[in-house]
This record gives sequence, structure tokens and C-alpha cells, in this order.
Amino acid sequence: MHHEQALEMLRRQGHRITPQRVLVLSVVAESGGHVGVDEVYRLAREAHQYMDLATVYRTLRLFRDAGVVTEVEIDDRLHYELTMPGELHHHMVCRECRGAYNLSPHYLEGFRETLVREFGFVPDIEHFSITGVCSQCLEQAGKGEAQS
Amino acid sequence: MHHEQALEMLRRQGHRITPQRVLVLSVVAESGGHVGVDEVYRLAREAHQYMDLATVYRTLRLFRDAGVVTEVEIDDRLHYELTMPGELHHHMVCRECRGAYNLSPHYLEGFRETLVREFGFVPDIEHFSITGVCSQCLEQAGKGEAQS
DNA sequence: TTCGTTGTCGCAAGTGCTTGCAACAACTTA
DNA sequence: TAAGTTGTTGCAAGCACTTGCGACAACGAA
Repeated sequence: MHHEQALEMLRRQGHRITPQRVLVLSVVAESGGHVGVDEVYRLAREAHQYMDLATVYRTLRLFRDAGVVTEVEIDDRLHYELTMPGELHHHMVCRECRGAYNLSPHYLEGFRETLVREFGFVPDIEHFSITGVCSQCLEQAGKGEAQS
Repeated sequence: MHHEQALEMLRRQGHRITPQRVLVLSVVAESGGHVGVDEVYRLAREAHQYMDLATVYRTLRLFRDAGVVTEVEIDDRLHYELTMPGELHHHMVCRECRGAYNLSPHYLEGFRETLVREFGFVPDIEHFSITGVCSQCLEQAGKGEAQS
């Protein structure tokens, strides 16, 4: 998704296009991966002196609700990335190295269907992420504790 | 799990048994279901004037790490319940009515195995909980919006 | 282009939870 | 049972994030 498309989406949903929103959007877009809120704030502030932290939080949440960005919780802190339509994915977050790995929705479909069928419970899996330990960290932990 | 067992578990793990810990434990035990931190604080404070909120948080976290209580996140706030060995379960939390429904670990095993097999990623599912909408709230929402 | 409406912003206070630190008390050891 | 060690507590400050509010500015209407 490009800036123009995202701005058009916001406009169509009745939101106003402000310099702050354009700025936050470009910061997230240019970062490439998952950006933390504080980093968005820092970068945005460099370009727009009066950028407020509350505005960053509000803007990112608006973007999330509008479907423009995707929210990922890493280590209890919120991170954001541009939503790529058609490339929806979830995240596996390693609690050791804090790395976030993409997970295809395919792996959650079965689980989701089971909950709906068995309990009539419709889980929110759009922003699903699960914590754990990645293979690399497991391997390193194995080496370190091999003799202990 | 009874108070005595839980206290013995803590003692065996090298933790000291303080009046505050006994108090927090009994508050959680007597509540029956999932108690919020503020409720634990309020009830504990009635019995022990100098109970501090920070102590409640630290104590509940200690209990969780010691396996004495289970932590459930409901609406971005932490709740706790006594851990019942042999009755381990996860939670489905309804974002409409804030209700928490138990979910047998059985429903997560397949998902867990897939992540391990495909990615070598070992997810933390001990305290797994997933947000969504329960069948009752879905039904009510359906009625309300049927004609709109 | 100007005006009016109303969504948005910056600020400051608030919320839920965590943490550093000095005083204190639970348990151990003698 | 008394003293020493060291884990715990209460307090206050801190952190990530949210919210109430008055001033402001984006955008449609005139």
C-alpha cells in the first residue's frame, strides 16, 4: 500500500488529512518493518517540532482501525507496520530475542473454525500474535545449558 | 489447590511466607473466579491497612511464576485465579461482555505442534487467551442490527 | 474566497502497572 | 533463643499509554 492509497482510504472514511497524519504515515512506511511508537515519535518530531506523543498514539490507533497499519505487540510495547492487502499475516514474537516472525493466516484457520463450531465464539485473529521462543534462541539456550 | 498446598509450594521454592502473601492468596482463593488486581487490593486492604498496591502486583506475579495462580488478561487488565492442577485451561475473552470462558488445552495442541514442526517456534501457551465475541453477544448484536 | 462546522492537536492530568531504594522482618544458623 | 542474612515491603518516582479540554485548522458550503 502506498501513501496515496492510504490517504485516500482515510479521506473516504471521513477522516481529515493533517500534516501530522501524513508525517506519521511516511515514517511508518519508510521504516520498512515494525516500528515502535517512541521511534515514530522521535522521527516525526525531527520533521515537525510540535508533534505530540499523544497525537502519535492517536494517529497510529486511527490508522489501525482504518486498516492502514497493523499493530503488533512486542515485549508489551506496541509496534506498527504498513498493512499489505493480500499479504495479511500474524506474528510469532520471540520472548528471548524480541524478533517478530510472520505467520501465514493459514495456520490459524483450523483453530478459528474449531472455536466457532464448538463454542460459537468468533475470535479476533486479525491482529493475532503469539509469544514463545524461536528456533535460534532455543538452539543457543540448548548450547548454553548443555553441561549444566 | 488449597492454601496450605500453595504456601508449601512457595516455601519449597525458597520464598518467604509473609502476612501480605497469605492475605493475597486467600483473597484470590475466596473469590472463586477471576479477580482483578484492584479488587484484590481493595479486599486485602480491608484486612491489612498497610497493604500496598505494588505489593499486590509483585505478589500476584510471584504467585503466577510459582504456578500458584493463573493470569488472564481481560480488556487490557490483569486478572487472576487459583491454578487448579490437572484442570489447566486457557481462556476465550469476549470483548463485548468481558466474560472469560474456559478453553481446554486440547484445542491448542494441534496449533502448537504445527508451529514447532514448521518453524521450530515453541509458543507460550500456558497462559494463552484469545479475544473475540461470544455466542450470546453475537446473537444480541444480530438482533439489534437485523433491520439496519 | 470566506465562513462555519466539527474533527484534530497540544497540553497536562490520569491510569494501570513497574521499579529503585532504604527500612524492615522471615527464616537460618549457632 | 538471639543475631545475621537476605528476601520483602511501602513509598515515591517512573513508564507506556490514554483522555479531557480548550484552541485550532481541515474541509465543505455559500
